[in-house]
Amino acid sequence: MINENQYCLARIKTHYVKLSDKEKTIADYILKHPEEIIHTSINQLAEDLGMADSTVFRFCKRIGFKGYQAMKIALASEIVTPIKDIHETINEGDDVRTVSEKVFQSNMKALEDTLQLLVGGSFELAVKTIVNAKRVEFFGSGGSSIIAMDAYHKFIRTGIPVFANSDSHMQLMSASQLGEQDVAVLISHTGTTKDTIQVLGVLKENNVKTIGITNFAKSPLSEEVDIPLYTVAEETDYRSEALSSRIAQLSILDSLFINVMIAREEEGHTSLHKMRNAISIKRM
Amino acid sequence: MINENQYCLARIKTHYVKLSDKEKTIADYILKHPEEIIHTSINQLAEDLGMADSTVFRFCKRIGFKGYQAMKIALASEIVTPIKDIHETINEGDDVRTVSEKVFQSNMKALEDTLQLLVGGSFELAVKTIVNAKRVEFFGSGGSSIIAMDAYHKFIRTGIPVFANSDSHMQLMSASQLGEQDVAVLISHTGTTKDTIQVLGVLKENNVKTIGITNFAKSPLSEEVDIPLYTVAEETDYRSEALSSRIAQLSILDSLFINVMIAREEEGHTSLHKMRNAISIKRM
DNA sequence: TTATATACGAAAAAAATTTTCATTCAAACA
DNA sequence: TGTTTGAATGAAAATTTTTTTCGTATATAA
Repeated sequence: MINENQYCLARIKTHYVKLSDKEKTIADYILKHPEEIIHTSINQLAEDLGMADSTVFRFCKRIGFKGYQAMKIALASEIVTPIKDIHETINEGDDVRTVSEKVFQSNMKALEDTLQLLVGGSFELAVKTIVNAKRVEFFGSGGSSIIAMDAYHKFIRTGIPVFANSDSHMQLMSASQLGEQDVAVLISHTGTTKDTIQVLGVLKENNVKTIGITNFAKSPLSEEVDIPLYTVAEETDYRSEALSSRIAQLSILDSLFINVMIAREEEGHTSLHKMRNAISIKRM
Repeated sequence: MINENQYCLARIKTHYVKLSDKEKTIADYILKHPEEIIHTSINQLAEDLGMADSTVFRFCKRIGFKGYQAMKIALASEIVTPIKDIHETINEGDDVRTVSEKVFQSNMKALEDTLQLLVGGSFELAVKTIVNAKRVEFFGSGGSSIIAMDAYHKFIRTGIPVFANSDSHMQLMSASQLGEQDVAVLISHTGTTKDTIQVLGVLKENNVKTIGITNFAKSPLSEEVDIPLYTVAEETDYRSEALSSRIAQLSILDSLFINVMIAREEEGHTSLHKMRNAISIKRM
């Protein structure tokens, strides 16, 4: 009726507050077992939940579908295991093409999962914190120093004073110069890199606001940082999670960058025109 | 009956030869307009095709579904436009969450598209070339030098002598030292970066084998390099293609790396055990 | 307290799906 | 050639599922 399109789960969440008790029961069930609904009739579902078919039907209408069928179809479109077979390990007989597909899919999966976690987390706070920073500095060691340098290249265009250095001694020195109004972004896949943890220590002494990007929630970095952000990358045989994790880190930083740009425009720091120009530059 | 799972379209194709005329008509129709079926009843479909419901029903059974419903659901799961609305531009009213989603989706799309192009192209040759190289060097300038450094970090673990330097003078010097048996990988998003083109000139003089990674087929870099590889990233308002392009570059290099590792194992350079260890290392 | 609205289920109605059965047609066979 | 067999198909019946209608209960506001 109102609308035919996708996004069943999102729609349920949106309408959740407006639902009656019984309807909330239905909503909970669907959110919990969306895959099952797909192969269940309205009778069955109503019976399982101990209510009348019509109650379920009204629920479908309420969240904006033409009926139960329409909801089922939308759900089916939505559920489909996001990117399939991705997690498959690379096997010995695989040809170049197959290996490439698996590598790419693994990277895509990392992005998908990371995004999922990002939107629920403290990402928004991270954006605000950076927008209000007097100065932002990126820290990373080893492979992560490359990500830090990349972030520097991006953020230099926000107009916020930014800095990054791949030398660990310089990093320590630089960290000791930061203050309360500054923000440090620390990148470490494992969250245990000694050099970076050491930098974190200096930063905390100086009350610098800290944002961490890591793959592991239970790590020194993510536990001690003010705002932890997480990548989600899984390891498989013949494929280090570290590879995908870099893609996810990069994307988090992309996202931070664009959001900061937009936020700054809204605060009137820059005109829309200049902003677009800055973002859309071809060469980075 | 036989099976409940996905892959409706594939299944239709598989069974195609065994189908009767009427059934072929149905198959053709579904393959042509899968999205429509989703919102069509079996009656409707039968009528549209000028046949009986039961014929359509039997078709569903024949290709392995429990019935029409089941087929519809499978189709719905399958159709869902791979990653949707991705290309949507970022709008002024978008909140942090929406912007983040768009950024990530844009990156995922870049990977998807890049992979598509990769498998048809000269990627396999690139892998072979690197495997047989005496020495591999990565070149990039500006933002791309970061990608080159990243590649260096990865490939150092292949055991092949690799090198990368972000200073353009050093790059020129280094390029002049390479010879016929060496391979140079040049990275430039636009394919027009002056420094990198200059390096390419030196390399060609020395008959060094060259692999280029760029977003544009009509660019000095991709036209003059021995083996061009392409990223696919589209620009939108408020979102430079350069951002996504880096993710794609990184993934191409990931893929090259893993493939090279595997190829070398097959050539007996390293044991499977050592190889896995090398790839699976947590910290990069 | 009464009126009104909302939530819900029961049952009826409608629609869609699935099954059954009869017919046609063509190939196989006597 | 006539008959049999079996696959393909459609018509109609049976069944299941979905949707609508309507009545009751409960809560809320006047």
